[in-house]
Amino acid sequence: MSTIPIIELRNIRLSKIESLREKGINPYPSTCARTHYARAILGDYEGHEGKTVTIAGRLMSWRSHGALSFGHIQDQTGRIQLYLRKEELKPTNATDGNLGYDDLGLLDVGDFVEATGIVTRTKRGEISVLPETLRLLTKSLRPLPDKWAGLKDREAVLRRRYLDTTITPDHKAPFEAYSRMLYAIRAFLDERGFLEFNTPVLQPQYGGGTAKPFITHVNALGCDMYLAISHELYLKRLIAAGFDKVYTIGRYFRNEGIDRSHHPEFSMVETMTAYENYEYNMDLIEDMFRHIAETVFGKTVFSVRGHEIDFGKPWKRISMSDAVLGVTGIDFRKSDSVEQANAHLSALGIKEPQESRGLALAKAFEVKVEPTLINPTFIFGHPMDISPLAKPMDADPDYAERFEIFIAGMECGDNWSEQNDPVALLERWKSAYKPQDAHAGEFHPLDYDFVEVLEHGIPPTTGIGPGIERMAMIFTGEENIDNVIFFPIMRPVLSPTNAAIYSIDSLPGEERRTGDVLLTMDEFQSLVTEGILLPETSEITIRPYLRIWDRPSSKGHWKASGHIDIQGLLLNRRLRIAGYAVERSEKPDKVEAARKYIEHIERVFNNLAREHFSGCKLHIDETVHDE
RNA sequence: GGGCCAGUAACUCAGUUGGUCAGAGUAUCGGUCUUUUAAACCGAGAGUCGCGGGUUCGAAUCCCGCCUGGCCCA
Repeated sequence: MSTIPIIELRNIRLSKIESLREKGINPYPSTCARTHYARAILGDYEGHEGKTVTIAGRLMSWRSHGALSFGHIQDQTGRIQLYLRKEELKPTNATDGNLGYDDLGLLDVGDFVEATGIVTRTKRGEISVLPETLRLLTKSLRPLPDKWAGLKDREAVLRRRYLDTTITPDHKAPFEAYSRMLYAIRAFLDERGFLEFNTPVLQPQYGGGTAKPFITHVNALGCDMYLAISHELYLKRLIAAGFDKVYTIGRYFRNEGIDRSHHPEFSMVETMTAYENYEYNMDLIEDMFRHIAETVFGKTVFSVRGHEIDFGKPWKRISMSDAVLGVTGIDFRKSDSVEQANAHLSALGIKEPQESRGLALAKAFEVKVEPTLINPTFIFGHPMDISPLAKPMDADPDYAERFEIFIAGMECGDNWSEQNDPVALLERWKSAYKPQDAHAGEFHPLDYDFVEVLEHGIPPTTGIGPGIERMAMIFTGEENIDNVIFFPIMRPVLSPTNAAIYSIDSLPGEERRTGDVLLTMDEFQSLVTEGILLPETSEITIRPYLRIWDRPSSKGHWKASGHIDIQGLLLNRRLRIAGYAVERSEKPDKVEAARKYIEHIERVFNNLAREHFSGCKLHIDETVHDE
């Protein structure tokens, strides 16, 4: 008898599996003979009445009334009732895997089942299937959450979304929409002659944006690499390679903050089009939004953060300088110096002086204009200071052929005519790049390989990169990015229940995540003696590990080495004392070596405990584990 | 990074002037029942009150630290 209820529930279900196997029923068969989805039957009763159908799905409810039982089967399309009559259901039959009426107790809510029978209505009028045979497809071991209350605990929803979408299928909608959006984007770009490429996620340089990267290591090459913060430099290489219209639906990784609109791992559809400039892209992205709205959602008017927005109408196009002028009455183009620009900022109540006129304009825009951009708006003509990869405008080289999209006050994409002058790019790059800023996400290091690509030449090129999660949030009305990312990033946790069920005390790799503390015995003893390492719990557990090497060293010595793990001195961290080693001229006897090791450990720790761990229970694990 | 909030049975939740406060419903187990609709009825089992300290005669409740998550701000 366990003290944890779910273990008892689980054990009951495990015993049902045993009973099934004894009857010759496989609780996990591989085949299913479904002929109909629930929606097909529910949507056309007259067309199915009296006909034999086979349905399959998860058993969501169960009501038994002696020789009658009712349940609901849920498949991807809906829930349909099972109406079981003892006299109609064929008996248990191992050959076909059928479950008879007397064995229905072996089923539980949450199991996957298949039922074959005629479509009928019950006396109360509910469309039902009256099974002639019933097969178990998958036995579940754990109970579903209460289907009426649903999963309310936000953490539970995020960690086990599959339960939430099972008991509340409506919650699948944003994710289905996301999936259809991906298809719509591909169809839209395909229609316009774009080719989709997979560009590297593991990149030797991180470039194409400003963000803090994730660093990883490629064992086979013996070098560190970065997870992509952007894919654009690779798309440009494809342009150099002779493809004129390319795109990737890429995974992006930015090692920065997490909030309701930012996630470390996200997606963008990034395009590159040769022989066009940024004006082409304004049309492209406007059309893309409209296409998604119409084909995925069947409408153009959406409610976004409380604002009604019509993607059917042409989007407003205005330069950043004009937008700031319009809202504040100040024309930053007329400020001749940084000082003057900062004075303008100050007059607007912005007390953060900027390093250049361009940055001042951008700041004024961000603070004063951005929140006012409700209807879809293109803001173009960014200061070159903040647009290192963009091409300057012919008319005024201080401003870039670049535009951003704002919808309901949210930035929804950043786009420009690509700088393809290698000398200008190199210069700008060098002047903007400060090595100390690199890993702070201010600016990425020089990518000389890419400069070389430009020296070979790429045609005039322009790209767009709208974030797909942001798009999904706009279209679905979700205000939290976690509601369009099915598996949001979470700190891993081990529940006490799972620890008990699986007989584990930590998750794989946990010592890496929490940070092992590794000490030599000498370091350990002095830290304890000096009172720096103190017990943090009332019980300290010592677990010794010993390895006897099965081959002598090159010098002919047989070696035994060991370490000791200590729990209770550091909270949530494993303290490991390493460096125990003995050498012998003959192979040590395993039992003997372990005995001496334990004696050694007991001597040391009993002394330490007497002096420094008073009031604390010391537990030395006398089983010596293999290292 | 700062502030605020939350964590009680598998799920949803009650329960704080500190003292029958270990509770309910669902779910589970046993029983009755041939048309239920969150079936009903009878009976039973089930909890590390997030974790660890502290205060106290006594802590789910008060204090401190930590873990996990959420919201707001930067």
